[in-house]
Amino acid sequence: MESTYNPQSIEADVQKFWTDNQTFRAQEVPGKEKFYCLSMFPYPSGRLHMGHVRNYSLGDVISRYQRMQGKNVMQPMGWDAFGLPAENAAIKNNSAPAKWTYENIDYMRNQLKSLGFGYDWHRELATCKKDYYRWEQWFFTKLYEKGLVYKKNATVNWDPVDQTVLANEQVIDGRGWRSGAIVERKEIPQWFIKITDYAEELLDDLALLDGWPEQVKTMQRNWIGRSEGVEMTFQLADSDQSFDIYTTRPDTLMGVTYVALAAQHPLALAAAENNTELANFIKECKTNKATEADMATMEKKGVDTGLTAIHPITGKPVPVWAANFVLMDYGSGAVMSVPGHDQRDWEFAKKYNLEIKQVIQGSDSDDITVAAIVEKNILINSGEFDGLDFEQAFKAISDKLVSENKGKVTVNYRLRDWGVSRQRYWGTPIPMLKLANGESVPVPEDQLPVVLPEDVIMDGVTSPIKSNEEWAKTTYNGEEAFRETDTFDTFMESSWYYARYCSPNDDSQMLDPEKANYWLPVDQYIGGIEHAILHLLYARFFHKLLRDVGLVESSEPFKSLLCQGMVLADTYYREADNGGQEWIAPSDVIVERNEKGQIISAISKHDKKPVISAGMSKMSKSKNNGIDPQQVIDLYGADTVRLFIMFTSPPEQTLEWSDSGVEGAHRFLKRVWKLAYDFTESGDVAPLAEITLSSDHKTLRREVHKTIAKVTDDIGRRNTFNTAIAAIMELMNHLSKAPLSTIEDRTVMQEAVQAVILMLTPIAPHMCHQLWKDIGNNNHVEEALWPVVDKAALIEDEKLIIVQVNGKLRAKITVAADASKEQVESLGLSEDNVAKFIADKTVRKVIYVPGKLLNIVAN
RNA sequence: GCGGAUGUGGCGGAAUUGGUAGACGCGCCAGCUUGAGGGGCUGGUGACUUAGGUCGUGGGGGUUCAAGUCCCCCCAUCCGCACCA
Repeated sequence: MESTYNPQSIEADVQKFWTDNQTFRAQEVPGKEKFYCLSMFPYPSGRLHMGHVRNYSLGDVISRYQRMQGKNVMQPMGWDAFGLPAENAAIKNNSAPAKWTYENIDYMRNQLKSLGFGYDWHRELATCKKDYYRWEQWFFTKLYEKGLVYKKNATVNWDPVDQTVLANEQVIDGRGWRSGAIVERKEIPQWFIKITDYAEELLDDLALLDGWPEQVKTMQRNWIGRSEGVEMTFQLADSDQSFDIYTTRPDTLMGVTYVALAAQHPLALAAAENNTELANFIKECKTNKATEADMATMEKKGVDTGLTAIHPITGKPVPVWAANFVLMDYGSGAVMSVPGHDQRDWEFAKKYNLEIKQVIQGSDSDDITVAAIVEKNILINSGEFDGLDFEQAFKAISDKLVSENKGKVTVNYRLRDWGVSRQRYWGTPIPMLKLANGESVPVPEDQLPVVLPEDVIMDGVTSPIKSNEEWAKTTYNGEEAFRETDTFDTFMESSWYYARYCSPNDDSQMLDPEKANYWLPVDQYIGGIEHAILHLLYARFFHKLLRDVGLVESSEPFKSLLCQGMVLADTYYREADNGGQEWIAPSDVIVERNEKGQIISAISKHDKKPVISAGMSKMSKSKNNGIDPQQVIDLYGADTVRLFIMFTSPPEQTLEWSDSGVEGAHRFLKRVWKLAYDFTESGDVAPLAEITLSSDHKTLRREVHKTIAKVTDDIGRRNTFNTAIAAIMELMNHLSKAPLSTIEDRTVMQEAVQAVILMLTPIAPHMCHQLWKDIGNNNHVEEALWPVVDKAALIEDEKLIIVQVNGKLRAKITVAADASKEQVESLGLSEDNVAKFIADKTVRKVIYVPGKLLNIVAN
């Protein structure tokens, strides 16, 4: 074998071996345990970034580990290929989104291959191809037939200059990113899918997801937001009109001192016709951004509509206000306000001098003139309901409303139906037709797919399928009809791709149920925490829809979930002449340290002048701190990059890029190579059973098998790859000091070297493929199984006991593994340093944790 | 604002069930090696110290024989908030 590690040539050869042998092609094998490992597919933005490399390294390590457990592993890869950046790039480059997308896919596919990921490339898919999205269109028409699709008006960000709809990220400080015009809220008709019909199941089935992080389940639970409350009707005074509100605190109903309507509420709009102040307020509200965060943090404002509502129980008049924090899209667009017991209502009431009435008892420190009392407690000032607690009041008040036909008890969800319409070009055309009579119908099955033209020119403002009037024209039953020119939210494509991978080339159906049921659910899903709510909720929803159409049998798509953290890098800048910041790439900076290793200065490589360190932040173009994976691969090889990424942080935490850390990872691989090389050069070995081992040999074997046990647990159960690698490094530190002179030395070393190579195979698969061959194995490492712990090798005859006095470490003693508490105690007490600390004290208690610790309590 | 997380040496992190805080790696320090490519090897490295020890896991309090770990309060940073993916 070669005496030095040369990753570049090894990696190219091994990758060719995998391709030639179709090593990672996955097929259904009845009776063999399957393992479907899925990493979130990338948006083909141009080049892989470190976040991708981290995500896919995790997936590949898990896949290869499971393969070594003897499982039938499927690991596919594809492209989340529709989306806004393609349109922007097309405008910038005077090209078409399709061309840009396909070129990016070709480049990035090669990058993935150069990282050595074991994907089954026969299953590759791209969501922008009609072979894929045709089935999404078909499925949508099925959902329409099932009554799960409807159209309603919904708010969008409207750029009045460009006459176009903007995404939230295209609205910067309330203005359109290109035109600079103040963005307005506009209501337009859009398609919705009734995810709320599945709210209860989506919530309940979280209990089935043992393999999901608790935090993600909690976030989904909160997002779905189940609440039990009362829906009631408020009548307007001197009118036959009314409006509904929903509350989870009916116990505070007697404390209602006003009600608030959304600015867009029909009653508010009607009242504005002869109320200029109100009309102006409604106009002003149109320029508010519609996001929940903006809604919650903006200054609460309102205007009296002049209307009066009748309190449903007391019959007394309450003023009706219009308020900017009530959303028409949420619930009924109206809320009852109890300033005494809701902080937001309290602040609003203070600001506009509205009555604040206390109807719930507070504690001694509570003062209604200082803040709302939000805790649940006994009712006061509530007439017939005085003295009731929350539950009793909930029941009494709701019973009364029900009996008078003014309300009902309901379960409500925060979750809203999924608006899937987008006013953009680069997406799946929504398969609906508009007939001459204004009616909407789904595109008939024999006319699917509705194909998105790819050879287009982007003018930067209007979608090409909207500006080309001919595109929409079609016929329905011989009559003229117009196609929908909106496209789907790209979350639609990413909601079912995991299922399509099971039969990616089937052109007769969306999924092949037999194959889908073999592979699904996904055993391990890996992706960014930023998808914890939306993507994962939509995919779970889609899976239930697929089930209810009869395409899959399971109820949940992803059995286990791993959410990896972001990748950060150092950021440096200089004050630019214009007062802004000029960001300097970390690769152009030299850092100087003092003798404690602390950073004392940072200078530019080019002009040797100081730069300012801004700490670690997420790799991004704007901070100029992205590290191109390709450059690192070219320098050290893919195995080093993979090792560094897996070693340097646990998967869920942020990962801080460090050039010297990468060098350290490379150094470790070189040491493994050298150990294997020294072993192959050292001489003969014998079968382990036929030799007699010294106590040093036994100790070394114990280290080897303890490491196998730890690494197996760390990778297989804990997903803590960093500690698994640390354990292998620790073992390597022992092995590189072990002798190779006798046949016994070499026999023990052979077992150790084999174990190290096998344990590193999922992480550094190229190097391990080569080493496995070089140390004399006849099979390929891809066929090898994970090493097995020899329990006999783990047995220890002595244990180290920590001796504490009053919880403080005073001695360490070694005792026989089967020593009794009394023996350990007397040994511990006889230690000089222990005796010293209890000399003038009385021993009150001795605590013994068998095999670990002795704590002597004395005073 | 709401929801979720994180905080441990100079740095990344380890400590899995309440039981030796700092494994492993980086950096730094010292020594050895004519050392051919982003060198190799050996040792040291939390702070303070009267060299016995004492202190030390974002801050403050508590429970316990024993707390990084459990409980309460506070601070800072990060992620998500429905049209970025």
